[in-house]
Amino acid sequence: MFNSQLEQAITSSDKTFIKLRYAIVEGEIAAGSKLSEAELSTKYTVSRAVIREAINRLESCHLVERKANVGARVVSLSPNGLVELYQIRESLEGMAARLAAKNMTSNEIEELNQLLESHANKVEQEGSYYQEAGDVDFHYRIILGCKNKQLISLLVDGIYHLVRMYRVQLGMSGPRITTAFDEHKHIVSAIQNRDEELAEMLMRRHIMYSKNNIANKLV
Amino acid sequence: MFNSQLEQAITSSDKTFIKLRYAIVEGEIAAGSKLSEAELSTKYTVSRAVIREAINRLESCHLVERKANVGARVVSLSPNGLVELYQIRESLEGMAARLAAKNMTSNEIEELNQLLESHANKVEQEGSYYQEAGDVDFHYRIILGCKNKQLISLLVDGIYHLVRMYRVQLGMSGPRITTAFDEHKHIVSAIQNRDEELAEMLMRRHIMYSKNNIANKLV
DNA sequence: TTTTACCAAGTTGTCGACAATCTAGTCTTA
DNA sequence: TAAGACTAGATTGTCGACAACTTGGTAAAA
Repeated sequence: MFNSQLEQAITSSDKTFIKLRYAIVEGEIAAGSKLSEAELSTKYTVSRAVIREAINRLESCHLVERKANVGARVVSLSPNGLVELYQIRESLEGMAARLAAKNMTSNEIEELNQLLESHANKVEQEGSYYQEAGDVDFHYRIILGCKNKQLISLLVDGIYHLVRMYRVQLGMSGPRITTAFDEHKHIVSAIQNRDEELAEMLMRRHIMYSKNNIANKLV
Repeated sequence: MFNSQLEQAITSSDKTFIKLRYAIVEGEIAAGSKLSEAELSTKYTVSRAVIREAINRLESCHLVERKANVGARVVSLSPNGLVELYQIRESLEGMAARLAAKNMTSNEIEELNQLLESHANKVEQEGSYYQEAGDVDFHYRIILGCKNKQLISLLVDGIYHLVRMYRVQLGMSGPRITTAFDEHKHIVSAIQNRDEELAEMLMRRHIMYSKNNIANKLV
């Protein structure tokens, strides 16, 4: 029992999958480019079987598209694809907020409030911090708070990496900092009041706004 | 160009994946049971690589769960899992209905009306037909009508097989036939009026009702 | 008796080689 | 010249074998 602290074994495929996912999300591997199994196999010094397994998993995250006997390509980003993605996010995270209002413990809600406070301080001091880590962290906690395992997996393992890919590669970090912060506060307060209807509605609006904000920049 | 009509090659892995998925959804392979690679490999007379690829894809449909160095098991069905699944369905299909109200062509809406009519006739004649094929067909068309490719893939390739697995294995086909039919009619009429808000709301209610109907039978 | 260490059988993970398929370029033919 | 068939090269799909790991049971030690 040497790795009992890990609780789950990490295979070579796992590591390669994570490396590739990172490279794609961060744009090190360009959107739309081809993923050659042989090439990647030499680059990461693993067998083609490992690469294939990693690519399969990337495909199930919708980060690459595979055609039989032809190969895999990184998905190409498009304004339309971004809109599609945010429609899904609006729907699923809205539901997550609704369920969070029902299922989060008082403790978790308290921690969420503390998170907002600490972010408020950082915004005062540094001015710009919020958008990146703060926003992700906030949404992440609400997603976990919904207590629906399948929904959590759908968002965390799947959609969020795609969202992040769009954010990184289309360079999104504009203003909207304080606005988004206020929206976050209202969402938490709805959750605290156990108002499921309102929590869902506010979360959907919040995501819609940030979609519009992004879409405007693209055009 | 012999298979130009197929438009996409079908590999051995594809076929095995589809066979396995069918076997799992229909309960031929019991929920919760282990999937031995060696065993399946001899049963379907393909190599272990093919089986592994098929199992990977089943995992990304959430039909099986895999642990490194241990193996894959078919997901086990639980009342809680069903509720979770229907919460996701409610959220995503609600959005699909909203988008369908915006994006379906008049032609598609006309065909949808014809579908309902033909079902109405069958219900009159045979009484019970509706639940199975009819319901699936109806939801399927609205999903396709939303024109959001990522949403379509999420529902058709992923969630719907899980829904069907629950339906088949927990034996759902009770009454609710005529009730569901009326709900369908109202949804179509909202889509026809291009009332996005109402279409989404009605679809969500429709799925909530059928969830409650099922959940009651389970307890 | 209980705990721990160890071993053996079986399962999954990884590898390199071969087979099947696609693609681009060349050549033939109308 | 343009359309189609063919070939060569490269890429992906499939296979069987070996390595690494897990698991259940046995035996030794407290």
